[in-house]
Amino acid sequence: MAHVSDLPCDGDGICMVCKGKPSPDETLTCKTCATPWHVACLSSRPPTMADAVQWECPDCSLLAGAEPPPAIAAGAGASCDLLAAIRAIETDDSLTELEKAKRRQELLSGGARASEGEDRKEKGNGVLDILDGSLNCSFCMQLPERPVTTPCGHNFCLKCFQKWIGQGKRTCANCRHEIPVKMASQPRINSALVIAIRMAKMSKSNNESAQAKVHYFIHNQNRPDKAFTTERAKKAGKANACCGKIFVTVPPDHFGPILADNDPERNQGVLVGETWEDRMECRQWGVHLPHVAGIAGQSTHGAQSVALSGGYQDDEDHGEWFLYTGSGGRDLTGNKRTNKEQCKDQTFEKYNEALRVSCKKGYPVRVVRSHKEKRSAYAPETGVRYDGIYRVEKCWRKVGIQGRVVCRYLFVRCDNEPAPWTSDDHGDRPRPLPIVKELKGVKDVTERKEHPSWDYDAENGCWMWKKPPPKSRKHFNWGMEDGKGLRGSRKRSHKSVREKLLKEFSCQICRNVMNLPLTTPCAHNFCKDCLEGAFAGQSFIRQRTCEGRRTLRAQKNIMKCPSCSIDISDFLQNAQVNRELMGVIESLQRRALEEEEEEEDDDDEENTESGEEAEGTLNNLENDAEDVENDDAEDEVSGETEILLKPEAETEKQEACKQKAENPGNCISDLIQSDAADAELQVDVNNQEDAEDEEVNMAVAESNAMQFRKRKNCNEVVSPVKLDAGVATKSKRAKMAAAN
DNA sequence: GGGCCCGCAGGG
DNA sequence: CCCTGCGGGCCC
Repeated sequence: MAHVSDLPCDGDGICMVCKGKPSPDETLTCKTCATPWHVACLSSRPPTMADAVQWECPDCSLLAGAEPPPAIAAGAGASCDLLAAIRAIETDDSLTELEKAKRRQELLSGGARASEGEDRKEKGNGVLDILDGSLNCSFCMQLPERPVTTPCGHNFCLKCFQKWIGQGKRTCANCRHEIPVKMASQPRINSALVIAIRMAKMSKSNNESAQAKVHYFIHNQNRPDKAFTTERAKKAGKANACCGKIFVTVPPDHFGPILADNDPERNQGVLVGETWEDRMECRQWGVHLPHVAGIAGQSTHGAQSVALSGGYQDDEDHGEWFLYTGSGGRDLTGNKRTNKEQCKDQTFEKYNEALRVSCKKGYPVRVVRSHKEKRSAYAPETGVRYDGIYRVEKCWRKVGIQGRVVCRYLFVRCDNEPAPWTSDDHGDRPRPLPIVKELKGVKDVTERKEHPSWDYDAENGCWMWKKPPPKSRKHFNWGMEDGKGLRGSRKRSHKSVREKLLKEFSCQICRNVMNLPLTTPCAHNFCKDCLEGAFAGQSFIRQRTCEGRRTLRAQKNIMKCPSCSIDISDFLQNAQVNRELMGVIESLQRRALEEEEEEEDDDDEENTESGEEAEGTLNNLENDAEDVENDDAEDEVSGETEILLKPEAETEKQEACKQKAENPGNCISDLIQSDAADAELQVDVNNQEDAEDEEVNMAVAESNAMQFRKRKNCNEVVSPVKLDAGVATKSKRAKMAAAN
């Protein structure tokens, strides 16, 4: 086509052809996408002024052409719809130019509705003061929602980016550098930037309740992505390894499915059928946390998940329902840790009681099946698979196969997604309880008396919370190996900016706050010098050959991301600093400095009362947060958590929003009164709704899911375990040093 | 495939 | 702090 050599002005108004900065008179704005172009550098200019007003840029007129290149045919439908919608706005005489511009922007920024667009704008503007607007997505000119970072160091909203890709574009909208195929097909959220934006908002608002919200998105970023071995561990690999980073943002005692909101890594939540290599990896996705125990739960609270791994002979698996055996009753002392023989009767206590609580309350219980369950036809061939939500309908005690009393549980599936083994296109419907033969004459039968918390809603045609889910009783202190990583940090709330900087924006190589941050296509962040230096010194090219031999530089010029082992050699050749992230870091560093100066001033004024000051800060925090449980306060005082104060009201609101997002019609969230409408949450909900509406996003998510499953099922040649161990132990030592 | 051994993680 | 836990690696 004609104008392939034409280029618009970049985000700073610099013409990409002549590199000069044209004045407003010399620029022409596209009526469709509102991009500015330098008139002098256009190969074909509009002949008249009237044409100039109605001018359409080469990119848009190219797209409007009858035949899109075959490569982009799939995405073209969406982009044509978009163009049609923009044209409809342009030709709507009932709108003023201002309204047209606004609607057009809304459309391009992901279809947010007018009122919410305003909300978001207001919020955005507040933060822009400290970020100078440099962080804005070039498409929607707002702070990026779910930011993705190109290898050339530019940030966009995931949605805007996907829209761009959907239009067949394969170059950065900011600088026209090529976007790698992998990034185009599988963009990843830059979670450091997510946190950066939240922290920027937090430090800007300087508001304690805003601080309290932030922790929700902060988890154990400092852990490596994969399991790692400590110096203490005697065996290599995962036999005695610590688990890697937890990727989801649910609390450890979260009940029910893990939704997209809690999956900043992929924005899709954990889907039924997802398979992981082992229990460690399953744990990292928050589905089943204990890496040995079969039941996750607390006797006073309920059980959140179970694993079917063939550990007990009495288990009986029928797919949609199964009989599960409780834990305990084995002699595991000394070296009999894997003893399979029952030597004592099981009772309803500890984990067994937790499961009974879930039975009585009708809580949703996540179920994973392991390949180790050899007797079940429903177990996966390899690895550990998430099979969805079940409910415990009954439990009882009976004499087991080994002659000792065991606890028994009847699990029945109740998930909105079809089970991995069915060809149904829908999830479960309420079904009559199966007839369990062994129930005759057993003792201690417990059945649910009250209405279940998780139940089928006929009106919405799906399973959902009919009562509010149990409140989390945990803090989100993942990432601090001993829970004391930031001991004392709460004593001075404003010191947390500095600590967070170090915690969230440290380079995984040097462990310092990133200097010249680079974001890899796999969305990991390092100092430029560290990453380049690491490969110059070959310290990260230690890898294993196919025959299993460890070797240095086994494959020439293959450089792998120190965090996730993805090949980043291409990226490194032309890596660009993420200037926006750098801006945020610098701004936060300034903020931290300011606060530390303020703190020094405070100290001068009341230097004898530091202890009481700490108490005072805590009290304020507690007052700001509604419904904080007592144990929260205790932990706050002992300083064992970071900014982990999460108002339970917030949990409810979050849950409510998730609910609303899933079931817009009639849901429990309507029953929950939330005063002080939370614009941020609103935005989240809207985004989720948008995502559900958008075919493009759906297609990308689906392709991501498939890629993910594939990736999880193939064995990687290179094991980063050892490598990560070095990094991790280094950080541990640093932390210990800091604690001392 | 079974036994042994180890450390991690979480509940209480 | 102690105890328990349907892991994982390796040796036989």
